[in-house]
Amino acid sequence: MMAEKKNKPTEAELDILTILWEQGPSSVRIVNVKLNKMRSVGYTTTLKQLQIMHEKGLVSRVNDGRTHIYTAERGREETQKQLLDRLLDAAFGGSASKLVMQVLGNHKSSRKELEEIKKLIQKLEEDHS
Amino acid sequence: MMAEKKNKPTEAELDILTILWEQGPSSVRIVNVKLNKMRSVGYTTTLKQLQIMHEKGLVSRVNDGRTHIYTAERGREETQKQLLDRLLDAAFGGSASKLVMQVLGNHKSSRKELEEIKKLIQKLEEDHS
DNA sequence: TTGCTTCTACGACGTTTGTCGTATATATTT
DNA sequence: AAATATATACGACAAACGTCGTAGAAGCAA
Repeated sequence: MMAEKKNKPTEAELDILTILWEQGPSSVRIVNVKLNKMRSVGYTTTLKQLQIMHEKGLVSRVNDGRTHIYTAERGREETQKQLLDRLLDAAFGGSASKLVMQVLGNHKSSRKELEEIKKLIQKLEEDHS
Repeated sequence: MMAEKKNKPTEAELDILTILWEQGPSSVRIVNVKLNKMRSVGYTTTLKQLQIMHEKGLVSRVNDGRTHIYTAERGREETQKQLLDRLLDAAFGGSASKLVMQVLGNHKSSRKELEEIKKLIQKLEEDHS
């Protein structure tokens, strides 16, 4: 049984993953409470969601008494990369710079952040040589 | 008038929009042929897809004889922005710079593109003052 | 005219997503 | 012990998605 590969999280799953990334391993109860701070959703919905995510391999779980503690199986950055690549391809025809220009142009970034980005570009240009 | 909605195109719809952006106004036939260069899909599927997109307001259409000619209702940039904003929020916690660093780090960009980005940052920093 | 081709319209169907309700087992409280 | 609270499991369901098949009108070809 080959399995676990290109699991792309859905919208709702991404919300849950975000909570797990930020809170660390959590029970259904915890996740549901946090989730309800952004949108209204029943307990069993969150439970089912986590169960399915477990089947998909998006999260792992261990028992703490009769309670399950869930943990995100893949790191945030890995997931970001996956989603970003997808969008880059689907909407930007693969042009990373176009994407970057868009996001930089439309969103405020602090001077410090801009400085960081410049530094990265500098480094990329050096490697380029 | 609030006639416009927040219709976000689905994956399949995005493929079609991309074709319309690149080819300009096209018939179902044209779209279907182009579409089949990236994935196999039946004519009526494309037709139905376009019909639904028309209902959603994603595309407009005019008659050319008995053939419908479809046109993307929203520009590519606008759509890119919408999708990017969504991802930025959902996966990057709203941090544009994190997103930029990710995409720059993971994808090759030409020196010219990097130069362009630097120029944009320069401009942003000036406006910042 | 008869038939083949090319359109649009539209219904149907299998999946995926997101949502709950209910059943049931196990703790906790009174 | 009885009542209450909390967990998981699981079935159901509506809406969205993506896919086609079929029907029927309109144009073209023999």
